[in-house]
Amino acid sequence: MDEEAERVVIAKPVASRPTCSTFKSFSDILACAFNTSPPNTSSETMVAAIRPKTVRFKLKDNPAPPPKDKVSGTDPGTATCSSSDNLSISDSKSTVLFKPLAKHVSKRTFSQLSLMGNINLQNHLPLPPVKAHVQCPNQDKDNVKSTLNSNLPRNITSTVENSQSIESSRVTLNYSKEDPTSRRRQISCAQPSYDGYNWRKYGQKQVKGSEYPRSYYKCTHPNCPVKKKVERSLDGKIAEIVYKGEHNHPKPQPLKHNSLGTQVEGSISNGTAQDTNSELWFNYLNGQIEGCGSRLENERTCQGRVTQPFDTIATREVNAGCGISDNSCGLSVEFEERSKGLMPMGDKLQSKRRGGKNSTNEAGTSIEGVKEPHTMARGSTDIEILSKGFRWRKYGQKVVKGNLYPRSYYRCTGLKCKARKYVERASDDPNSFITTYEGKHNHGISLGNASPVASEMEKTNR
DNA sequence: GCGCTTTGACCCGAG
DNA sequence: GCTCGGGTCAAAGCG
Repeated sequence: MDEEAERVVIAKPVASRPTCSTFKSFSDILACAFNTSPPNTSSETMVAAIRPKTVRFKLKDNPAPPPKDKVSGTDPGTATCSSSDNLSISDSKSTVLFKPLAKHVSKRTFSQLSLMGNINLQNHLPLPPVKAHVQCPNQDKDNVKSTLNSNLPRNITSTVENSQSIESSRVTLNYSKEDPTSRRRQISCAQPSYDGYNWRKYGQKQVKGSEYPRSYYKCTHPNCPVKKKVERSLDGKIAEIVYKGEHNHPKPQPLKHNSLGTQVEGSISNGTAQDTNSELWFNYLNGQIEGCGSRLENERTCQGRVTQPFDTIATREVNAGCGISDNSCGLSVEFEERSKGLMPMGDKLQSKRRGGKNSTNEAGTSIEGVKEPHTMARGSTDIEILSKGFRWRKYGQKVVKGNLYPRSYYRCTGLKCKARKYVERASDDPNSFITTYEGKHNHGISLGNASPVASEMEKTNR
């Protein structure tokens, strides 16, 4: 009884949240999050409060904390644990809290954020103006947007949106403060995502392994079977997108939404499009390299997880908190890699090792990278990196048409592991990378076995 | 009233 | 056969 009562009470505040008073802690937390300082305590409290499922509806209204409630409700243990774990990780905690909040950020939010003086999104922003949608629909995206946008000039904003996930976490935070109201509606319009397609969210669920909710989207095109799952990292910063199926239609004209001022896909990463290409490529590679192009296809799930870059921040957080290793943390590791330029380093190293062979690799590293379109060096396995607890070996690099930067292909070194991924620069910012995953690991994390290089990298990162 | 998100509940497959 | 967990459904709510 007492507990419930308490819960209720707590929840109420949340509901009223708009006032901000409640959020103070949040805001602080958020601020901390941004700053990398973790508001553990407060966050924890928040979490606890949030847990009660009952509150759920309120949550809607109040973007605040609760989204996770459900989750927690479902898996109190898990949720709690995770949250708690996260808590340990300062940033992550904050993240957790925010997740719930995270929903859609409106322009307002952006503006507010900007006022808040958010972070250095700009750093990330460097992305070329891609498709920007004034509003981005996906929650994740929204989150991202908000954050990003805050500081950014309009263009940037658009960019951000595109990149969407990229800095989601921060955004999320903002969210809380922001606007409960705005959050939702932004979505109202179908949302073209950075990938150029329109998606409709049809579900969200907390996956036990991760602390952030996973959102399910379907392509809004009539008969298009394509679906995608969007996950946010601990921080909520990074979003991972897993695509299933292939679009049986051309991209919707970006124009629709673009009219808003977005431009469409640009060079960079169009999520889907790119993914599509990448998928094809992957298949190709798989076939070439392993002779089984079918693998991925078998699952039909082309699973491309797109981790969005902007690691700087991510890195910070990561560093702050996680030491590693769980899957969740794993992300952080990866980020670290990227942020620190490890990936690129890898490329460089690789190139060095390979000598002239992969000169292209450097491209990956260097901005100019696009030297040899559609060229990819394969076979060299010299470079191994440790990411997300898995060891990856670079097996090729290529410049995909439409992309400014070369894409480096990696495959998990695990025996018969089908997991693949490719990394490419997301923008001029050397620290910005987009990692797309395909296939699943058929084994657990293989920490510790990373090649010396990888190990070094990690150390360095840390 | 429309379109979309949210979210609890349900379904189904894997272990 | 049971349990767990992921994915999907569909009612409810919101602008």
